Amino acid sequence: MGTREQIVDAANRLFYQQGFEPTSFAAIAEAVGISRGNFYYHFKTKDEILQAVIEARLASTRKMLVEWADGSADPLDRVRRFVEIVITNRGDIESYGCPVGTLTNELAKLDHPSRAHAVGVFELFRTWLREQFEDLGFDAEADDLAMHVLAFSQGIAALSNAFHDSDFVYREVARINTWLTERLASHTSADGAR
Amino acid sequence: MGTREQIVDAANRLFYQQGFEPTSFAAIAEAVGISRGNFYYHFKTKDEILQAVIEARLASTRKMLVEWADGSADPLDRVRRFVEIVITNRGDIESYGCPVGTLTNELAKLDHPSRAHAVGVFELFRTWLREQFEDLGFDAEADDLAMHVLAFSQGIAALSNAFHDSDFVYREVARINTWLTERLASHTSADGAR
DNA sequence: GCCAGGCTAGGACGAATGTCCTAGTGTGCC
DNA sequence: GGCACACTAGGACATTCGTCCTAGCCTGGC
Repeated sequence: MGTREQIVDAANRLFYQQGFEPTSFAAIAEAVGISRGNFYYHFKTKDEILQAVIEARLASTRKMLVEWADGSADPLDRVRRFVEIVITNRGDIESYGCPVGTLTNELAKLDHPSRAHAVGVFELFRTWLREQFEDLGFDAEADDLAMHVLAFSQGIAALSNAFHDSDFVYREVARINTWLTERLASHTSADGAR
Repeated sequence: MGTREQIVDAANRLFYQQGFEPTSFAAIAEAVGISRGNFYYHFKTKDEILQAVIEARLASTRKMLVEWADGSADPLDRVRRFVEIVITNRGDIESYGCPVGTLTNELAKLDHPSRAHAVGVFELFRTWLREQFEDLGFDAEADDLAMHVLAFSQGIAALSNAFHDSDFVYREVARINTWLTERLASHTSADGAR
């Protein structure tokens, strides 16, 4: 892995664990094991690193969503796969929260130009989830449902991070899965009644 | 209002709008209109201000919850009163997110000693909500429901902040209100069936 | 074998940070 | 009137920040 990739990788991790603002050039350089001078050769400003990190997150998210789509033919299973990330990543979420939500909020508070760029990760999830609901037969409602599932995950992340409670995460996942089943059942029955 | 109160007030606002770490002593002093030297007379360290701000938030939250409790005799109305804050404060939430969630997460990332103190505000809401559900006849489930409502508000705040979408907030509030009604109806009917 | 150029190291720069000190002002009590 | 003390102003301090410069290394092409 080249130096540039190592820098982006370390910055990605540190931005998540410590936040963007509190993470210094020196901290990233030290994490990679290079000098600050070398650092400057690859990235001229801190904002450049941020953009590269966001770009990397966009790319890895796109890749993940494609894999999820390939992993199951059932759109409902795909949505459930998304829901599960709060369980899969519960350790990190308890320690640092959701990588997407916490970064976008920090950039919002900093009034940072790259805020909109960071929101792009949310948009990927939103669009992907909407497509799943569309595949399940929803039209105008699909985006609303996508946003609800997204909001669910953000709520879990925030409280899991605050209370360090894994049981709560499992309970809420069970709740949303029940909701998904019911929601789909009422939709298909309404569809059949047409 | 004394100087100390003005400092806490300005710090409270700036910590919310800019975050704790990026807000400097100088910025707070300038907002109040005093010198940094004067500042030091009232607060020796930045952590002291943070503690005072958290203390102020705890106090104002307690006061608000008592007022809500006094404002309505119906526990369900009280819960709805809580749910409404995402509408009442939607402007600030769109710009800066939830004051409680964003601070606790920032302190978590900073591994700050006051993190647990800040979580206290969440605990106030959680306890208060649990009591409302207990008044509605729930026992062991009351805390779970309280956490769900809390998670709902956090999810809304995160996405409202990311997408700047007021309509989404209204839709989700309608959704949770429907859920509350149904949840209560199924509970009382089950209760009557005992 | 050597030379060009991608890459690296280490330090310098001004600005800003949290912290601290000291001199001074005002007001209330004797 | 004078003294004590709560309060204020302004600057000094070391450190760290993002940024930038320059000197050197190392490898590939001729």
